[in-house]
Amino acid sequence: MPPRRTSSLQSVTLRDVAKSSGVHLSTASRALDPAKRHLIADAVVSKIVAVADRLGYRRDPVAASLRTRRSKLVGVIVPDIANPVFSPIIAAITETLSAAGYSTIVADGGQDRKRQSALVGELIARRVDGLVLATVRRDDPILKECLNEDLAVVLVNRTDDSDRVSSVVTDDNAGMRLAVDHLVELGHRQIGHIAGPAHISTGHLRRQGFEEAMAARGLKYSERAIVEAAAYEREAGEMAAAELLKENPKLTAIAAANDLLALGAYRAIAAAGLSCPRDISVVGHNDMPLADMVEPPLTTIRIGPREMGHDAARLMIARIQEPNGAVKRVVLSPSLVTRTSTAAPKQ
Amino acid sequence: MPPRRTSSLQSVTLRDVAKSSGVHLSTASRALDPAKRHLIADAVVSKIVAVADRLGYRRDPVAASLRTRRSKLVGVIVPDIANPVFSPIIAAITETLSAAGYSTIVADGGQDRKRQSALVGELIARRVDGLVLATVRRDDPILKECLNEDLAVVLVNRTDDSDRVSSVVTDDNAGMRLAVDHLVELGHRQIGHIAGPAHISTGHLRRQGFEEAMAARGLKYSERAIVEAAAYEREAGEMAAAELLKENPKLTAIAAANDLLALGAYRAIAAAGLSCPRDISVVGHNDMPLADMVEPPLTTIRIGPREMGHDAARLMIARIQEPNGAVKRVVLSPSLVTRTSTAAPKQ
DNA sequence: CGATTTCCTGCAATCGTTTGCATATTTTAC
DNA sequence: GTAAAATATGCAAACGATTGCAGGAAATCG
Repeated sequence: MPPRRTSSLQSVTLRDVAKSSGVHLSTASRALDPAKRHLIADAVVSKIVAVADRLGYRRDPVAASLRTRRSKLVGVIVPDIANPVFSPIIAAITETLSAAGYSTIVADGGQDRKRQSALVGELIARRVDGLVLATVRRDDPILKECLNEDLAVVLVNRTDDSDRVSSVVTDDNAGMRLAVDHLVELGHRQIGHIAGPAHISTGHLRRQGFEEAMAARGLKYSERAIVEAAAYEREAGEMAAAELLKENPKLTAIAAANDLLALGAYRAIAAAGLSCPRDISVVGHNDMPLADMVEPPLTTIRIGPREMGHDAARLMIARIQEPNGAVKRVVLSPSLVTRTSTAAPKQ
Repeated sequence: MPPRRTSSLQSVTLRDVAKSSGVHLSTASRALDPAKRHLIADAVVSKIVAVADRLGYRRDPVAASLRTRRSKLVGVIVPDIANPVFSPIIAAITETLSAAGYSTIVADGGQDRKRQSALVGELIARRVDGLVLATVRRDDPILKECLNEDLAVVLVNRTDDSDRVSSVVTDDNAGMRLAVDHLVELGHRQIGHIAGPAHISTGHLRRQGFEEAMAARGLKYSERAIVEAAAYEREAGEMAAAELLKENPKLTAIAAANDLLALGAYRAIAAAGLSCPRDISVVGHNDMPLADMVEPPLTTIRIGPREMGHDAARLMIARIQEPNGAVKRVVLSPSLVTRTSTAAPKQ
């Protein structure tokens, strides 16, 4: 087995394999492609395979990609890599995808639309086979861009209003109802809601869930019992909660659209000289990492991020393999996890 | 301006640009490459550029990559994407890299060496221009693999024992001294250490820092005052702390090699019927996201993850551009952030 | 004004695969 | 035993860029 080159142990190409096996390039190519292998006689296949791994051949994905226009690469765009909520989702996506032979390239989309758009363009240029978006707004121009280029798209965690594309989300509406029901059962009647941004599906649906749950319980609430936070951030939550407390003196509980918002509420409550859960109960949403370690440990709604990621990856693979299949929307059931940020109202 | 194809708005290639500008392919290529542009007459350049963006030309990175053997792609391997400590580092790396025209592909290396090795192989096959590793052990075979393939490597947060490759870390030793000094100044004398895994540089150096700081203060400590956690995880921290408390009844403070370990210690302390900081002070390390929101808010050592990421990216870019430049090791200064998990020992 | 040098631009090979088509070769059918 | 069908392989053209080399035009020089 003569080493191919005196230089470093770089690139043994298909040509080398073919030459060493005494067959044509194209035959080697086919023998090495599981999907084409049946075209070649078994004996020849096994010889080529043997030679290939004796030589340590590895297919060059770049060259292959140039020819086939697909890359075995999928892009994942999140609004904020540093946000712990997305970590397990990303992890699960890459896991499942990599098991199927895909590499993922995750990018931080940020808030800026132009940057997002540029990002998408760049990923498309790199021939990603698909894009999973965790950033999407309810009516998102980026999404149209993607669809114009007709590449596989799946939405995760957040969805858009049209039904043009596959997605996996939790039942946000139901999740919030769970939260409100929990509070009501503890005895709360004066409940406030820190809503997420209305242009994001989670914000919209959770608010809706809040309203429905209150109505179903026959509870009245004023307009001022709902304050929309500017963003899913702690500071925004703090501001919203402060306003809630000021405008609704009799409030005994707050249902927040998100854990970070809930943590912001903790601050506002302390700043108002109150205490959670003694004066105000708080329930969050998402059960993000460390939600159990804050003080008080946060009662929240678990959305199963890993399952979400796995499903998203599966949907993506399906879509890549069958670009014109039906769009699928999987919605997972959320569950309540009770910790100590909620308690019966005092009295 | 005739649209090139009746089909979708896909790929206008260099050929199209050349044809439309009435020049040769190669001329167009040069005109569009900032580094070669000077070879072409200014008038021609501007015509070509004009045509290029009238047609909406975008260079195909795949084709370019095939020819040039470089990809404008860099890989980032972390031990655990879901670990919040790495989030800001990753975010900072991608930011800086993307500003320089590089895309990043983030992969979760996990614990398994074979999987890591396969991952590296795959990234190399994809022609990444460089790899930043946050996973590395003090003596890591993966690293050798990378160096054999001679691609640019930079280590972040953790480093290896040899000086073969550029890295950016914090002064882990100094960080731990900061922590111990803080405890000593509060009046603690009986201090325990939850060490990180010894095969990781941070674990090793922080332990060393602990020992040096204690010695410098003239404090004695028994062997049993240091217990090594099996991994940087909460459960491991809990077990280690439990042992520490059992073996050292007079302990009044614990310096943990990492925030997650510190949080584990919280549990062990509560389980022992003690309270932090009243009975036992705890100081963590890293100041990871939400360290301020746990109870009690964690006194810890800030390592400047964003700066670390930025520097790593810069080092990477430098290395790619000058593969044989000197290896650089930047070490950042940690700082103490005081919260309420530390207090003077009760008498 | 002829000889050099400098400046531009074109030619064509190359990067490593994949794949439609054509050409053996073998098998099956009649 | 021959025609038809099936099977196995080779041929060569892509995919879309980059770049060493060479040659023509223009500029510089003596």
